[in-house]
Amino acid sequence: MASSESEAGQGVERRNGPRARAVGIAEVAALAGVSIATVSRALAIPERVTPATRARVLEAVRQTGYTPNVAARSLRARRSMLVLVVVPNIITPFFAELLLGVDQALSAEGYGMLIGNLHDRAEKEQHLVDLVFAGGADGVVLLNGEAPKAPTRSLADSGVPIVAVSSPPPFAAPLVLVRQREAAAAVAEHLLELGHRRLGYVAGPARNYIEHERWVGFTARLAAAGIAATEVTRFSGNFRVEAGIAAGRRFLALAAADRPTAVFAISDEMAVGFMTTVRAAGVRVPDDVSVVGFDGILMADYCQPRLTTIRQPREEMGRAAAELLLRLIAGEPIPPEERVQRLDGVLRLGASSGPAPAGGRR
Amino acid sequence: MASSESEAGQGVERRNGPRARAVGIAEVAALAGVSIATVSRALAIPERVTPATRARVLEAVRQTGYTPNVAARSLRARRSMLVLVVVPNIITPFFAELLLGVDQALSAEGYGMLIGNLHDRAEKEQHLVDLVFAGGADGVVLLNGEAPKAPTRSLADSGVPIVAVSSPPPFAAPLVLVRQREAAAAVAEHLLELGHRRLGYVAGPARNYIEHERWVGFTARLAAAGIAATEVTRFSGNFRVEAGIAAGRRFLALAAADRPTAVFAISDEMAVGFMTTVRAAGVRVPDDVSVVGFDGILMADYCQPRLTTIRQPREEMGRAAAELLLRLIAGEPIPPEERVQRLDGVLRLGASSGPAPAGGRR
DNA sequence: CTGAAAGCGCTAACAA
DNA sequence: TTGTTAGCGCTTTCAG
Repeated sequence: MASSESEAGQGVERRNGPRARAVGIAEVAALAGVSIATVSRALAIPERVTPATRARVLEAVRQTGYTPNVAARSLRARRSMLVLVVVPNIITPFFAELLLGVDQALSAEGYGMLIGNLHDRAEKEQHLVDLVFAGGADGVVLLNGEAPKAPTRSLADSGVPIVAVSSPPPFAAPLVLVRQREAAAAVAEHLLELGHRRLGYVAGPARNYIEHERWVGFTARLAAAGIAATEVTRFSGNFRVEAGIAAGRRFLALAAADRPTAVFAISDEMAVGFMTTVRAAGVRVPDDVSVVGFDGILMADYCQPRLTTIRQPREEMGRAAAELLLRLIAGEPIPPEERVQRLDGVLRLGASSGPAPAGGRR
Repeated sequence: MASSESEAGQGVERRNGPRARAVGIAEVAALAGVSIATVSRALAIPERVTPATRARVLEAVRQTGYTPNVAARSLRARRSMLVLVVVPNIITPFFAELLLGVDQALSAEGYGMLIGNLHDRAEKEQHLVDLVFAGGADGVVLLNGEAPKAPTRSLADSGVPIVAVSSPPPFAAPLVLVRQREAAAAVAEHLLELGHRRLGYVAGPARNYIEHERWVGFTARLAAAGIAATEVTRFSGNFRVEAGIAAGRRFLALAAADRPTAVFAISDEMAVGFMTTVRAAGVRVPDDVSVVGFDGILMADYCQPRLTTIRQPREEMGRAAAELLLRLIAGEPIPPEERVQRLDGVLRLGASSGPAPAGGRR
């Protein structure tokens, strides 16, 4: 096969500096024999020009390949038609579908999606805040409520609409969230029904809103069944696979009699890491220990055994947030009851959870 | 716990229309007692103003919270400081790390990352092309070589630098790619060493560049061992999990004696789908059939058994592409030999591949 | 070293 | 309906 090398030679080497000259509105106007204002109108408010004029303009546009310059338009109209989406960490599988939902809603309205990845803190965050203050985005979506910080000012003061997803940011903002407590309670319910009484919990980062909500929901339901939160074996974590693996190791280090018979990991990644680790050491899932995750990511369906988890409606969350944001951008007042939108997570049974082992009750 | 409802009330309802007034350069100039030109210079070319002036300006900037407006700057400078990254499908796990690499390189140079998701063709693609022609991006990264199409014009004619990743787009462009053939040959090599002679292949879409390269590399190595391409059992596919599942079903439908003893799925997602499906039917992996994937996504590490696969250096690919693009944007001439950059995929042994079963040789 | 002034390309008054 | 004109906020000659 011919090497693809040959396909890679650009015919023309690009010259220094800015773009090749683009056709401007003046060129179109000249060709159509009208003023530039008419061209602008023919394009923006077609009903305000004669059909004949419009036709001439459109034809000229077609011939010249004219596309209105976005910078000029933004400057004039004072809006960028861009939305900044702040992601705590772009490589977490959980966020991809969220972005899909956001993207769908945005592009349906002609908005572009700018990604702000918080991966490496400090200057990056400052930069994102500056961008917004500079008019670089008409609105902001904060995933998992993570708001970029700048030493001197808050995003909230930019005057740009902000919508948060999953957890409240450090300032007031409309919110799309999942009923975390109810979902976590459903996990507890499920495990209790299976007869588990000795439970484990792989946590999220300390002081994390989501972590807190799930813990509260989980333990509240357990309490109702007479199991105190202090009886739950807590493994620290941070949502990532590695944390699940570490939790698995700590589980294995426990005397068999002290091991929980069921473990709720508050992210699928951790659940899978946990499960993989303990299984590798010969612990059977779910016979020896049941495992339940949270999120419903793709991997949950294809690990062994298939993970019991809470499915969060990610695409819908993203879409809801973006739609809310677009209304805000349009200046539409949002009634108070719509400022917080709640969606449900649903328990999806897999094969990783099963009845408590015979000796499971203490 | 108090409901988070209370956190969601924006203190002030946003007014209709454009943003709240932002501080402009004039305000800073007035406060500093200099002309706007001086403010501009103090910020852009600090060494061309007196230290004293600079200090006064900076102080005024600090006090006012001034941030130069990006639209005005773009208009004047004729560059947007934005790069458009075109993704065939944002929810494919494979792309996340690629985006991470791209993002790192871009933000290191102060560029923003605009995501163009091709998910739902037609108008969307047109829109992306228009955006670029409108000066909305200073460069474009095409992941998997997927170029958005517009009925009348090609991205390539926009005059904006373009770099493709993984496969060549329909026009000439600098390219970052992985040595697909060598990697696929390494898979063949690995399976041959294990004694497999009856092989299966879960393909990508017809006429797909990557599919083609992997097939060629795979079968070339087999041919060298005396196995004709026609002897390989081919399952159609499209990179997605579902295709792997379908392939698994077709595998199961084969008489045991006709089943390949090893299957190479050209994506991890398909490999996992395949593996999950055949295992569910009692086929042992790798005892009855070895499975090898391609990509090295997170899921490959946590499925059962751990997948043997080719790890593509995704983050590096993304970074390399973005860096190449930035050089192009800067007007730097790229020597011909750098217009195609090749990286290596590396075979990562898992537990999904093993010796051919005793009766495996024909 | 600093200021005045001319636009970048477009839209939106305001006139005609 | 269409044209003229004044900026949007900034950078950058060109003078001073």
